[in-house]
Amino acid sequence: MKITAQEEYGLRCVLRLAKAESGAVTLPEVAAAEGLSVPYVAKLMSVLRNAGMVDSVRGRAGGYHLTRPAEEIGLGSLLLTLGEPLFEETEYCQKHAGSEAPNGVCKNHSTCTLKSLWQTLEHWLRHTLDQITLADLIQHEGRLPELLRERLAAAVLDDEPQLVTLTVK
Amino acid sequence: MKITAQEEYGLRCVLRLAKAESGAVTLPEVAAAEGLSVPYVAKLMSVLRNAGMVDSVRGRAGGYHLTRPAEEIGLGSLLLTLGEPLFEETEYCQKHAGSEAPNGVCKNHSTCTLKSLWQTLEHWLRHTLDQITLADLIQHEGRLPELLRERLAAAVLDDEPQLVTLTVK
DNA sequence: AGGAATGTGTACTTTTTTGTCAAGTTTAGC
DNA sequence: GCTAAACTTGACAAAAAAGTACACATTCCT
Repeated sequence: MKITAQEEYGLRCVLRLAKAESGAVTLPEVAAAEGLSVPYVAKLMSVLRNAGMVDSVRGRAGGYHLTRPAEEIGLGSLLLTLGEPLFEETEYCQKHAGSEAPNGVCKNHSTCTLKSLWQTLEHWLRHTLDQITLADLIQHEGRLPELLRERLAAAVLDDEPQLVTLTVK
Repeated sequence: MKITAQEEYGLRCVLRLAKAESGAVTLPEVAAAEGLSVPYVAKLMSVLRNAGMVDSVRGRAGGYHLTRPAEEIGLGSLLLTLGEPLFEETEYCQKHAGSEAPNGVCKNHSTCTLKSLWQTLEHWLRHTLDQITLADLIQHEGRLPELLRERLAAAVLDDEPQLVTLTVK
């Protein structure tokens, strides 16, 4: 449960695009700014491009730019496209059945308690991270911890309005 | 950013110990129950033992047991001992300095915005997960999602009492 | 046209993580 | 004491992730 290299560096590359208000940013520019190799940045951009997060322009005056404004890109979705979900939904019960569930029987079975845990955690984590946008990371550089706490707290309210009531003083 | 095999299986093994109210559980018992090989369970237990989460008794009537009651073992701490933190605090700025910080200069530098993000996220994630104990996982098997939401919401209150006020209806 | 600067895509090498193997140590029971 | 059942440890093999290499395609500029 750690941030993978692809998530970390991918996010950094996207932030470079977000900082360049308009106009395309080239692979060499991003690579130089982040201290990464050009081919590696190309690989990261390929992932982001296939996910529809960035667009590219080929040719001499080419480069990359975001497909949406930085204000609309939440960290939860972005990190999910760069990495993987907390656990693989498919095949989960087959793989972890254990001796008590030899036939792949799983529903409501005690062995699969953890599936509920991971599902809930996954949903909650992505939803909460989506409260923070790329624009936030750029604008509030100095006061990130404070901003984060506010947004995290707000996510609880947003997610379960009928269950809890939250008041920010 | 996904649950590692060691975290998943380690947690499952610990749950087996927690379910066996008193008395030791042997490696073969855990391995059979979870469908894992005995040597692999031994490796996982070794990690847990070195972290002080479980104790072992050698010899013919030996086995493993928890060092603390299941009610006192939070998921955040447990998963942290089984896996790794979200990011490595040490060497972080050296590795990710990029071209704008060639001399290792980092404090308050824009390139290190992400460090604040990961730190805050790490603290918040572990703290929140610690609201859920091993005993919770065993007792509330069927209604885990509801329990989780309550605990997650409560964590916000607990973490920042002066910032937010939370009311559970 | 042609060359230089750019992105695209596949295959490969290196590193890290997973999981196994095998030899050794401890202890209860006979 | 001896054996069987248990834990301990370090080295090893397999799989996945990270990062590189290289040949190729596209476009601008002259």
